[in-house]
Parts: sequence; C-alpha cells; structure tokens
Amino acid sequence: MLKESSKVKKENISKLMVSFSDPFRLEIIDLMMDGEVCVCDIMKLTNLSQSRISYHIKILKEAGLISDRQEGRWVYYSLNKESLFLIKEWITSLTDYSSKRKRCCE
Amino acid sequence: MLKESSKVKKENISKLMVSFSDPFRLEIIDLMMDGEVCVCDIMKLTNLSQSRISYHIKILKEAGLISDRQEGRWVYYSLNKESLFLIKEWITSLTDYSSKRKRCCE
DNA sequence: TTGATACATCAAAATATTTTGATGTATAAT
DNA sequence: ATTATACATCAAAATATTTTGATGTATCAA
Repeated sequence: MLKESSKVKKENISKLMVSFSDPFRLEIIDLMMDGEVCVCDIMKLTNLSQSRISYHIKILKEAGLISDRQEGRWVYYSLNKESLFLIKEWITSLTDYSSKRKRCCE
Repeated sequence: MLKESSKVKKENISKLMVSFSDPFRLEIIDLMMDGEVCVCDIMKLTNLSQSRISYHIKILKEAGLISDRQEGRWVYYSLNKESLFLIKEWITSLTDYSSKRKRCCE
C-alpha cells in the first residue's frame, strides 16, 4: 500500500517535471508568479497564438501545476502551490543522501 | 547587466527542467540519491542498454545536474547539489507571490 | 437573435527527442 | 601485444511533442 502510493507520487512528479520542460510553459508559469492570468493576458504578454497557449495551458493543468477559475467569458489560471510544494519536497529528498561511496561493478 | 545574468539563470533552469522531463532520467536520478553510481550500476539496476544510459547521462550532465569523476575504467556520477538548490530556490520564488488579482483583458 | 469575444479542440504538418545497433577510445588485465 | 571491460559517440529509425490553422462552444453585448 505504501509502495503503491509512493508510485503514484512518482508519476505525479514525472508529469509535473514534463510540464516544466518547455521554455514557453516556463514563460507562462513566470507570468503566474504575480497572480492569476487569463489566456488573453498571456497572448498580450508573450505574442504566442491563442491555440498554442491553450495547448500549453492544458499540459500544465493536466499535470496539476495550475488551477482554473471561470468568470464569465474569462478563465483565470493560477499556480497550484501544493504541486510546487510537492516538487520542492522531492528535490529536498534528493539532496538528503549521505555521500556513502558504493562498491562498483562486482 | 542584472537582466543579463537573470537571463542566464533562466536558461539554466530551463535546461535543468528538461533534464528532469524523462521518466528514465528520473529513475537514474533516483539511483543517485544514495550516492555515486557508474553506468554499469545503472545497467544492472534498470535494464536499460548501455548507449541509452550514456545518452541520458549526457543530457543530465550538460544540464549541470550531475557531476562525474573518473577512476580507472569507471566513471562515477553523482547529483550536483548546487543545481538542486538552484531549482528549489526558483520554485520557492514562484510560491512567494501575494495573490493579488489583476484586471483582465482591457 | 445576431455578432463579437474568450477560449477549447482537432487533425495535419513541422519539429524534437529518444532508441537502436554499430563503431570508437581509453584503461587495465593476461 | 592481445584481449576484455567500461563507457562515449554516431547515424538512422522510431517515436513523441509542438505548431498551425480551422472549427466548435459558451458567454455576453447590442
């Protein structure tokens, strides 16, 4: 059971990392640093086409990195802090090892 | 000048994030949690082919995520803690915004 | 109810990444 | 000197991701 849940977590991490792996998505993420943005904001600020932005937004959303909130015709997107915290925790776990050298190749 | 250096930093982050974006690279990274490993260790532990591992290792190395140390015929790879710290800092900066709502689309 | 705005979705094309198998290089053991 | 080991590199093939332009849907304003 524990193993199962840690596997799920790993898949989450994997998708989150993929969602970070495109330079335009990083730009979009950066825009969300200051709070909510809608697609038209992103269009004005990045000069990317609308469908192109929608595509990247979808990937960010499916990874769980951003949340959306509709208000009339607009959809506001913002960073999901829990996901960011999850990644930070994972990275922290990577740095916590105790530099023990292992025997190699025998 | 400041702008320039923050641009460089952003490119670093971008490459680091790409290096995290493959599930097999995540596996390799996971193996390095407990310290140094060589390619033959990774081969035994993952059943990936040698050239395939070399390819992924190269990407991790070029992103600055891992360091190598040769000892005879073996090359030991390990996680570069400064890079991990850099990513953590960047993610922290993302979570530090002050939820101010912005006017949209006018 | 018509037209405009904001965004999503789709399929095809363009592009990038990954895998494979072969070959290359350096080190070390016999 | 020859052979084996550990790993890197390469080009071609396989596969995955991204972009584009067109079309679809919901909301709102006139």
